[in-house]
Amino acid sequence: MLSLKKYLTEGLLQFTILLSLIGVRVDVDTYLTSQLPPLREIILGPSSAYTQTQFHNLRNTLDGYGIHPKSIDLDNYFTARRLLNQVRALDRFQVPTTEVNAWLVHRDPEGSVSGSQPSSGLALESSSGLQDVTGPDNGVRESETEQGFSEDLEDLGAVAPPVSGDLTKEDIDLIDILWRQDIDLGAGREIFDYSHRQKEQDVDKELRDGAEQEDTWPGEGAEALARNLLVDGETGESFPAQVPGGEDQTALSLEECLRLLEATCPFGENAEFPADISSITEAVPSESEPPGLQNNLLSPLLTGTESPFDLEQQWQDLMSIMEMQAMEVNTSTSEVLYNAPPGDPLSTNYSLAPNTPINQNVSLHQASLGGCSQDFSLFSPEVESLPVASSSTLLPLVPSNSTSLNSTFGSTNLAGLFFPPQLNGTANDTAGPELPDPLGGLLDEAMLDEISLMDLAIEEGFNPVQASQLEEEFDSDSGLSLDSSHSPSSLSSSEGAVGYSSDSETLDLEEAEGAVGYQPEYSKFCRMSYQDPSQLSCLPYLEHVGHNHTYNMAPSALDSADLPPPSTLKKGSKEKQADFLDKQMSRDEHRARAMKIPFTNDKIINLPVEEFNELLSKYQLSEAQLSLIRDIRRRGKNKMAAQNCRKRKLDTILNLERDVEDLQRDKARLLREKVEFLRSLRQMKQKVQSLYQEVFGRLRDENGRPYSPSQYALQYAGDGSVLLIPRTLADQQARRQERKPKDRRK
DNA sequence: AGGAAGTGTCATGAT
DNA sequence: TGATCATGACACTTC
Repeated sequence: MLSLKKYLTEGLLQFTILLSLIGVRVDVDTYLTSQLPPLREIILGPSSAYTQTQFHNLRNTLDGYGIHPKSIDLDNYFTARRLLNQVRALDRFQVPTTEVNAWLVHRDPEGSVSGSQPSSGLALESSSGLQDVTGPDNGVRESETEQGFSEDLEDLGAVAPPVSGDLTKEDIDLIDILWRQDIDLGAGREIFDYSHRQKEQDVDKELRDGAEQEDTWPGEGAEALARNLLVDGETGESFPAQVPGGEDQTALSLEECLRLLEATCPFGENAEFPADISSITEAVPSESEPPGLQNNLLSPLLTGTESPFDLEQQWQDLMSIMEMQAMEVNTSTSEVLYNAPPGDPLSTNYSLAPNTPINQNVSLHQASLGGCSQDFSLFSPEVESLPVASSSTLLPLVPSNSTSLNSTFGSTNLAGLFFPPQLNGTANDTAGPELPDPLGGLLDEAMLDEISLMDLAIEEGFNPVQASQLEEEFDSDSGLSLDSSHSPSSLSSSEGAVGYSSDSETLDLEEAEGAVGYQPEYSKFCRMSYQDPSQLSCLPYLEHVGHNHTYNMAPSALDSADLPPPSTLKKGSKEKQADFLDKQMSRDEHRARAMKIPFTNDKIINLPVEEFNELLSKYQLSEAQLSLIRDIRRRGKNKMAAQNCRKRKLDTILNLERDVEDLQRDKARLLREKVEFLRSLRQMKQKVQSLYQEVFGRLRDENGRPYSPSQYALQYAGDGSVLLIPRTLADQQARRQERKPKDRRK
C-alpha cells in the first residue's frame, strides 16, 4: 500500500513535470490547499508524500549533529540549516539576498551598540572588516531596519563571508560583548524586543529549572554557568546570571554559522560577491549614487544619508528589487509562486533583462555551421540532365549559361540550405512579392510557430530573453555552483535525514519543559524575510518567544511578560515571578504539579519506555497519577509528532516548490533553445529563398527573356532536381504540402 | 472584529 | 498487544 501510494505520488510529480513541460501552468499550492480532494489525498495522504523514513536518522545529518528535538542545540541546527539553505540557494540566483544579509550582519553588533535611537544617523565606530563592506559613509547603517532586525538577521544565519574572513571568534565575542554592554547601559533596549523576550524566557526557564529541577539537568546548569563565566571573563562585567544565556546562545549560533559558512560557501574566504554586486547594481538603476562608489549594492539605502525619507521603504525597495531580480532570473517562477503582479513597476524599472525583441537577443552562434564541402547536388550534374518534360505546361529549364549556373551554385550544397554557413543576416529578407515563393508557407509557419511560442512564453510568464539571460548566467563563470541537481533532489536527500526524531538518548541535552523542538516555518521565514523586513521579526529562533500558547495564561500576564518596564523588574518580587512562571506552565505541568507527580514532564515524555517504566516503578503512584503520567507522555509525544508532521509537510511543499522552479527553469531553457532553432531555421529558409531568387533570375526562355515570377516557379523535386513549372501548379503543390504537416498534427 | 497562522490535542490508522 | 508514529481535524491563541 505504501509503495502504491508512493508510486502514485511520484507519478503525480512526474505528471506535474510533464504538465509543466508542455506548458500547462502547474500551481502546486492549488493542489496542496485542498481544492482537489483526490490530489490532496494523494499528496498529503496519511502515509505517502510526507512519509520520509529517513527523518529518524537525525544523527546522520549535518556533519554528525545529533540533536534532540527539544535540545537547545536545535537553534544551532536550524541556523545551520538556514545557512545551508542560503548557500544552496546560491545556485538559484538568490545570492543578492545573501549579500544584503551579510551587510546587515556586519553592522549588527555595532549598529546595535549605538542604535539606541531609531532613525537617527549616529556615526559608528566601525571595525576594520566592516568598513570595507559597507563603505565609508553610510549613516543608514543605523536605520531602524538594522536596529530592529539586527539580532534577527544574525539569527537568520546570515553571516557574511567577509566576516568569516576577517573576524575571528574573539572579534565576534568582542562585538557581542560591546553589544551587551550597551544593552546593560540601557541603550536601545526596546530595540531588542524579541531578544529581550528571549532573555525573559531564559530567565524564567532557568528560574524554573533552579527551583524545580535542579537535580534534573545538571548539564544545563553547568552550561549556564559556563556561559556566565565566559561573559564575565571577557567583559569584566558582572551580568545578571540569567541574561547571558540567550545571548551566548546567539553568539554561539553566529559562530557556528561562520564555521558552517566557511565550510560550505564557495566564497567563504572572499570578501565579496563581485558578480552579485554588479548584478544588483544593474538591477538598481537611477539611484543617485556617486559613480565611484564601490558598494553599489547599498545604493538604495545609502542614499538615505542625504534624504531622510522612510528607510524602511527603502529597505523594502531593495528587497523588492532583489526579489524581482530573483524572479527574473528564475523566469516565471516568481510569477507563479509569489503572485507578483505582471505590471509590477519594479519589474520594469529594475528589470535585468531589457525588453528587447527576442530575435535581437538570441545567440545564433550555435546554429552556425562551417562551410559546405559537398557540392550542391540540386544544381550540379542533375541540373544539366534535367528531364525535359514533354508536356507543354512543364517547360524544360534552359539556363542561359549552364556553366555560370554551375559556378554560382557549385560552392553551395544541399546541406547549405539547411545549415547556412553564415547567419549574419546576409540573406535577402525582402523577397519581392512578385517572386515565386515556394518557401513562403514554410516561412510563415516558422513565423507562426515563433509567434505562438512567444505567446506561450508570455502566457506562461516565460520570457525567452530572460531565459536566454538565465542561460548565459548559467554559463557564466560566476563561481556559483549551478548544478541543478544540487537544489531539490540533493536537498531533499540531505533533508530527508533531517531529524524529526524524538530519540530519547539525547535527553541530556534537553531543555526545560516547554522547549520548542522544531521551527517548522524556518524556511518560510527565511523566504519571507526576502520580501518584507518586517517578517524578520518572526524569526524561528525567536518565534517561540513571541508565541506563547499557554492557554491558561492571562493576557495581562502576557503583556507584562513581553515588555516589562524597568520599574516592574525592580519591583518584581519573587512572588510575582513565581506567579509568572506559574502562568507560563503548560496545562499538563499544572496537572502534574497538582497531582504531585514526583518527576518532570520532560522525563515523562522523553524517557525511553524501559526507563520510563522503571521510573514509574520506583514510586508508589496512584492510579490517577499513573493515568495522568501516561496522558502527559502521550500528549507530549504527540505534540512532537505533530511538530514533525508539520515540519515535514512544509518541507515537502517547499521541495515541490523548488522542483517546480527547477522545472520551469528547464522549460525556459528549452524554450530558449527552441527559439534559437526557429530563428536558425528561418534564416536558412531565407538563404534558400535568396538562392532561389538568384537562380530564377538567371533563367531565360528560348528567346533569352527572363521568366516571369508570376507565371513560373521553381520546384524542388525529391530527387534533388529542380523544375520550372507554371505558377498555378506550384501553388497547388505548395498548398498540398502545407496540408500534410497540419494533418499530421491532427 | 475577523481572518490568518501557529500550536496543542484528540482520534485513528499504521508500524 | 502495547508503544510509538503520522496525520487529519478541531479548538484555541496570537497577531
